[in-house]
Amino acid sequence: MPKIVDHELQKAKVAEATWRVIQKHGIEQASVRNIAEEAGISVGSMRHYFSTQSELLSYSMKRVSERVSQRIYDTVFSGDLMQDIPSLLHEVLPTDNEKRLEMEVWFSFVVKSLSDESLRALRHQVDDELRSIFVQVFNGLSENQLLLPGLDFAIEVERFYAVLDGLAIHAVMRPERVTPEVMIAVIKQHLLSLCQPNVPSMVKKPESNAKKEQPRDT
Amino acid sequence: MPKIVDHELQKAKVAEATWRVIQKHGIEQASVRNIAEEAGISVGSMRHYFSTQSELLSYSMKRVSERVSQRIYDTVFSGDLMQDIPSLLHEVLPTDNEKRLEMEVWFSFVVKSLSDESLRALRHQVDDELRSIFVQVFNGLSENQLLLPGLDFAIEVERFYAVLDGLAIHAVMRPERVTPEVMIAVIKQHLLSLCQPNVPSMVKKPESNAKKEQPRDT
DNA sequence: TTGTTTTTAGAACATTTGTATTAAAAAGGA
DNA sequence: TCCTTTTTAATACAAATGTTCTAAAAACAA
Repeated sequence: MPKIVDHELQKAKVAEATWRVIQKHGIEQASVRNIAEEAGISVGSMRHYFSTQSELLSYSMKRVSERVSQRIYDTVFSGDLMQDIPSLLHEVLPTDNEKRLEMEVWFSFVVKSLSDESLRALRHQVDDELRSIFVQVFNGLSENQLLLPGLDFAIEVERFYAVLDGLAIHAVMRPERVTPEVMIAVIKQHLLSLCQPNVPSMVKKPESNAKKEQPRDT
Repeated sequence: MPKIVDHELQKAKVAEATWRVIQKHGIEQASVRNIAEEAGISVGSMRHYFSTQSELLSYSMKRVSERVSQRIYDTVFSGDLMQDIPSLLHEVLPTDNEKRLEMEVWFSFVVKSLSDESLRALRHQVDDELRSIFVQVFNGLSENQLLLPGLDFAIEVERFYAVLDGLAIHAVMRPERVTPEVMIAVIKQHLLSLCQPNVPSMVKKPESNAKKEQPRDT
């Protein structure tokens, strides 16, 4: 009998409109009216999907985190850690416009979560998930006996994680300087610096011209 | 003839009230009324020092950056780079409550600057200054022949700078995990990893009990 | 004390905010 | 076609916003 509308689809549409408003005008301008206008619907209509503004913002933040999680999940692995770790982190870092938009919006939510209790839990959860990646990274490196001896795992996890988020912030703030190439180079250099020399899958000093790895022709 | 009031002192008082409002309730709540109330003056009075809200926020942001600059300037150096570099970064990182308050406020301004043109220049300036510290760090390490050979300066500057800001973010977000001790340990480990082994002023594996360096009595 | 100027306080303004309410429009089953 | 329910749109309202304006208060010089 009733008009059938895909609720989840509408909510997603509104969430993405929220992202655009935040990116263009800041989270201070993320009012229900501005978001409704950006989404192309009326405020009364939007209220059928989000009964309060707080709900709307929480959902929009959650959608950002889900997009990141999805990207991590979709990453395909080769089995070679020295290649897979940069690939994975490439998916988390703002290495293209879409991911940079997400990152800008994410930082807006993160800062807001410092004074907004309703956003704090999600921030902590994402933080924990991201950090656990590095725990797994070191477990993997350790199991494959790639790591330099004598490293303090707890400290190294924090250090690698700090490199990631520091790069992310700098890429958002200074995209012209911290390009995708710079980010990947930093990640690879950091990874290399943690490992024993002469790891087979990674050449320590590649010649600057040829880019192809393992140039063994048949 | 007139009532004499120290303008700069009043402006500073208002700026600090702005910080407190931002830290307690978020930058969205940094309205002229809320700030005036926090500063203990009326909005009409505040208007004698800041004719617009934009001016007020710009000034408050500038004051934060000046506090950080001052701390950098005040740092006393021993002449031993392996000791001075951590000391310097200790002054930039949120290693106590006062600095953490500043950092939270700074991040609020930084995120706002993404969509507020009037704050962008200052953000870029501070970013340049902070980054230049690491250029100097590598110049210093290089001149003293402490660096490992074959390092790519441009990449290493970005990497060390990323460690700093990543730590700062994580300390603000998770102070219970990223404590001052963790931050300093990460910084020292990063510095050590860049340097040749057996640097005289830093012991690679200090015994866990004795903390005093160079225990030469008399 | 008197006079002059700055500082202060508070009210006033139009605009924007989140939320509530109301009625019209839409869509599918009878 | 008509009926039922959801979805949509528009208005209404109190509260908060940035800014302006006016007059009182304060402080120093005469």
